[in-house]
Amino acid sequence: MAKVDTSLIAHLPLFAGVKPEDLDEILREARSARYPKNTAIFEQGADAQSFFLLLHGHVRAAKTTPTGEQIVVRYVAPGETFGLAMAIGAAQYPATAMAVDDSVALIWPTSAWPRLIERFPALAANTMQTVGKRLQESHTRILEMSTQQVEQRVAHALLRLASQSGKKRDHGIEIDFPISRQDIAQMTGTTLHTVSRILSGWESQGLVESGRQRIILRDPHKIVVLAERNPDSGAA
Amino acid sequence: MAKVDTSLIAHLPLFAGVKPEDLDEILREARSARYPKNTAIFEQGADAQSFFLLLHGHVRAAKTTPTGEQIVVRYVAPGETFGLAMAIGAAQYPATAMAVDDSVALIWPTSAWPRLIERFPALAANTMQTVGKRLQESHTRILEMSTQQVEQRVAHALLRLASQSGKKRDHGIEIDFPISRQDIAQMTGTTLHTVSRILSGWESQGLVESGRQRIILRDPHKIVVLAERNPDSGAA
DNA sequence: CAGGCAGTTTGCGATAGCGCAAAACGGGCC
DNA sequence: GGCCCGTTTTGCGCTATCGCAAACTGCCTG
Repeated sequence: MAKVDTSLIAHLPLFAGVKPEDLDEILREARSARYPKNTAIFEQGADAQSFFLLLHGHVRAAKTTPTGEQIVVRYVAPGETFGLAMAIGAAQYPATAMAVDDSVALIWPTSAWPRLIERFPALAANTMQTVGKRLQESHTRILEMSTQQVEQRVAHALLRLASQSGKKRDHGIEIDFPISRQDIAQMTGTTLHTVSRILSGWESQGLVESGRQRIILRDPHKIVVLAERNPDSGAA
Repeated sequence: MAKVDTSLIAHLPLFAGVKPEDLDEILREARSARYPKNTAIFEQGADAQSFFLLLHGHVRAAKTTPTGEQIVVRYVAPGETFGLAMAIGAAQYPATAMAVDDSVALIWPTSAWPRLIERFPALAANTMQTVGKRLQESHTRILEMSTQQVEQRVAHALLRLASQSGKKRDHGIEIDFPISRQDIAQMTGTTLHTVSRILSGWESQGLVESGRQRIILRDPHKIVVLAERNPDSGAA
């Protein structure tokens, strides 16, 4: 059994509606594993043998085209599940998962899923909610890519990262894991060059402070304004 | 009870694993309704009071930005469910559904869902698969929007429409419901002008034949080639 | 049968963002 | 402490695509 204090994870969305005393039984089926920074957890196209609950660290889920281009599907924060391929009826993982920081996850074998949801229907319901939320986020992302220009999309992406994985600093919010310009480009459908130019511009206006794989939002409010500004209602 | 022959819908994905004799009980909770062409079935933001199974016709699900721009989330074909907001834990519909052709749908009240899935767990499992598939499709769409240029995206969109709702014609495949250039633009993240130019070009090459809200793929194979061609490996 | 209208086509700039290339930078490793 | 490599910055031309405007067309309506 995984050596994890049940009290620390009982409140997670995945376990909503599960009796605390049942949690043990669920965790008994899991093991935990450590993934050092920059190691792959699973590869796109590989058989989905496990599903995961991230305990510590951060995981990047990315999808690759036949020609090698990548997009970042999402960043997984602690407390979130990932690798749910089997729950949605996929035999293979549709994306690659990589630890972007030293990470720890609970791992259940795919084969345990049918038994678990039969015994604890709340798990199925919670997972449905999670998948549904991700679907809506995807649609929002498509909407943004269709209607906004790059600067706005980058602003939205940073704000989301900040609210999901932001760490309060003296002045502003720092994104709590290493993230490159390239990564942000792959989240917003642009190129690292364009992201670099945008961040440079923001930096000179004091909106952000950034460096090697590191971004601090110095003035989140102004970034919100940027994110929402209608392109042609720009400053005089 | 809805006057629908159970034998006609028993094979639908939604009912996979449901005993034919149970189908009656499920249908007893539903009513059916007719939606004339161009009528709204529900509006984005409205309380999700029902969920739907399309029997005949075609339905367009679209999302609108605060500034009024729209994207087409998907076209619903007969046999597919839509308006599943409640299944994924959303109290309001995240998009607007409109009949693009005279349509008929089965309608269940949202309130029936918990009882139905308790009594027929296969419904929940099937819906999970459906939602999961849509999530993957969304990710594919994001990938395309990020990595392909407009012409390729339009090619992919038409091929998908053709395989989902294509009707065989003497020469080629006709998309079986009225769809405008604007609609295609909203599916691919471009403008109706650009779509019009692209289709004009294809028409002069004999790849498609099209008119007012009507598109026939005359040479699907060549369109597949266009869809997959790497932009810089273009013809000499 | 004549309008009228929604949908479509097309021309013509304007430009946001790309792509290439090269230089600067910063950190970690030996 | 110095070197090496991955990341970032920036210049510069290029072009795919947009945006506006105007003309056109086929349908449906009265």
